[in-house]
Amino acid sequence: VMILRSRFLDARRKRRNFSKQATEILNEYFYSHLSNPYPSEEAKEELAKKCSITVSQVSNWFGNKRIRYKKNIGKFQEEANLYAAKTAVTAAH
Amino acid sequence: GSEDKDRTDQTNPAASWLHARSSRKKRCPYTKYQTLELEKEFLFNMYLTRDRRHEVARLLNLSERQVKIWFQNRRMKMKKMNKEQGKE
DNA sequence: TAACTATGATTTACGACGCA
DNA sequence: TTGCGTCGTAAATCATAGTT
Repeated sequence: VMILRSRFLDARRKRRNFSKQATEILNEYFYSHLSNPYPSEEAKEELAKKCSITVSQVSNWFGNKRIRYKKNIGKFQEEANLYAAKTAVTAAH
Repeated sequence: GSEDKDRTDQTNPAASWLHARSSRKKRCPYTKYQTLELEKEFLFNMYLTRDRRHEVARLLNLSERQVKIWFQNRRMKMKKMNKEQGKE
């Protein structure tokens, strides 16, 4: 029983990278809320829908993003500028 | 004293989102044996009695606090799994 | 194709807050 | 007041996908 259980559990560790589009949407949210990148439950649900992923996956993504960003801000500088510019253009129209 | 920290935030737009997690016990992965025994116990009952918790902690060389928290986390995991299963 | 890196998921450990 | 419950998260680690 335990073996079957653990086998079932391990199977979920198979993963696929998110689509380019989904990553784009998540990053847009992250960088436009950089002062407080903690989406509410409602915001998570909306992001999940837009990205065609689950709410849990959205939570995982933000958890990973926050810690990895904080760990090495320099590495994400270029990406940050890119999305900052993008949202600036969007906001202007 | 705190000016050095503030300077970092200056360079990078407000990345001061809390949790400076100081003085927290570093995460220590449990052994295969510990995890397996905890899973067996969980299968028997999802909630521990005081005595059982003490016994399990002794047997696995974990603190009672660690065992308590393991069960709390395990219940959350189960809840999450049930939610996902129910949707498919 | 064997390293190496990026990335999504899971595992420990708490803080915040609820309830008995 | 103590003490264990859930919820959301940090941080480390795991395991595989993607890259060089």
